[in-house]
Amino acid sequence: MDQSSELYRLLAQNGAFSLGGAGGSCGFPATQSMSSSSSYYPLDKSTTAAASEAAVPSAHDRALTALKNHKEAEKRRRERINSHLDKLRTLLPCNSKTDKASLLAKVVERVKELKNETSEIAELESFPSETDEISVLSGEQSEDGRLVFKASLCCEDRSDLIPDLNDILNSLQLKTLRADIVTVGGRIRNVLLIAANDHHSLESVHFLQNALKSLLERSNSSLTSKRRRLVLHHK
Amino acid sequence: MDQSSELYRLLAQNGAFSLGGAGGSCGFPATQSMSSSSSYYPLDKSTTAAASEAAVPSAHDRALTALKNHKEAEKRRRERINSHLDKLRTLLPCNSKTDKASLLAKVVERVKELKNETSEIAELESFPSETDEISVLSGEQSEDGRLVFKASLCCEDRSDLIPDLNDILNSLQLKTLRADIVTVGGRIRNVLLIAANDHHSLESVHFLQNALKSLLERSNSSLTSKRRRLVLHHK
DNA sequence: ACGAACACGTGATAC
DNA sequence: TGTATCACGTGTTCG
Repeated sequence: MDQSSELYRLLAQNGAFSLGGAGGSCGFPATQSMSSSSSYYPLDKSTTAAASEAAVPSAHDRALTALKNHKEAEKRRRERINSHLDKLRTLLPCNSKTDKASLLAKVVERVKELKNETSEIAELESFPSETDEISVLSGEQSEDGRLVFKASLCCEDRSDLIPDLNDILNSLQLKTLRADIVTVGGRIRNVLLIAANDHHSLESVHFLQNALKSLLERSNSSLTSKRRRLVLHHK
Repeated sequence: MDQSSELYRLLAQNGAFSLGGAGGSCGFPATQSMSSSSSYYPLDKSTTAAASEAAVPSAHDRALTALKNHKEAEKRRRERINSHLDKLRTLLPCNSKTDKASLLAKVVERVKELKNETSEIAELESFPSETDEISVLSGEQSEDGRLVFKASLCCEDRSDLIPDLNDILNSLQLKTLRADIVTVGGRIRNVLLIAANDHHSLESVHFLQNALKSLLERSNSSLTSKRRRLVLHHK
């Protein structure tokens, strides 16, 4: 407690470190400091710099170096943190003069986006399965007030599948926020991010599920009509 | 400069703020403070608290409130930054005891990932164009020492396209880090993230481009052989 | 002058 | 013990 401040004054006297101003003019009046320090350390030997050739380090010297190490370590820590912040500044759409706080706010937003998209990325990285699959996950997150959920359909590909799917969604007044469509080797998987409006209940989810099921059964009866251009709401 | 320290001692005397310890025991000996302060402020009126009913604020009081505001503002700033850091702690795979520096290091990694994936996401959100297209972007970023670049192929879909593409990449000893495949209405677009090994020059990029071109021409001659299962290196 | 943002040195604390 | 981190108050600079 008192020891550090005592050392602080000692350091100022030695001029070993820059602390804004030098010595007594920096705001810490060193008056009476020596007398009080002698009361703190009765076994005082070398208050006047030289301790006779690196002999037993006095309590003053040990604490002095400790304080010095502490100071430098703290500086290193600050530099480490700030270097990371600088890296983030280069990675994000912002100049090098943005605040730490605002920068971190933007970082939070970015990472949130990432959290949403990585799950979708993971789905995209796997190819459509060989087995027919339907899944309608009633959305846990109700963003912006309205219900948002995710529907997935994996089946044999056909050119009219997407238009039919679109018709279903339109008839249910469901809006497609995102559509990730992956087809390979004749198989197709659609992962749809769907938004319901206000007068939609959970019943609509079951409606959609049944509609998808019938769509999947219809998909096995091969009626290859002429290709139509896809029209999907895009966000 | 000197004024603040002077105020510091004044505050300590008033006991208005907690500063570790109270008064003279906190490391700043208040000896002789009043005498020196009077020399700093000759127009001193109200060193003893009450300044006669909110009258003209003395220089002491004004600087005192300034210091108080400063202190509180700095605290708010710290809290703002730390709250953002806490948010990041919840968003990232780490407990609430991870260092600021390590946390920020992880954040940097995450945001780097995001930077790579968002561009690909943007490509995925648009559907394959009606016109045939080839693009081989020689990678600007050489991460991990080896060259990484992006190839895109958009053409009419056919079941053997992907295996043929894979054969080309294998013959050129190119490794596919990522393959984003989108097909809709008979059109297909492949966006490939490709890694070259050490003994690859920029010549390989032109090789690949020519190979893709021939692949695209071959695609128009409709030879629908039996469907083969896709085998692509996945990261 | 005034607030906002920064780096710094320090005391406290955990391992 | 020494060696990390953290919060705090302060001095300083910039709009």
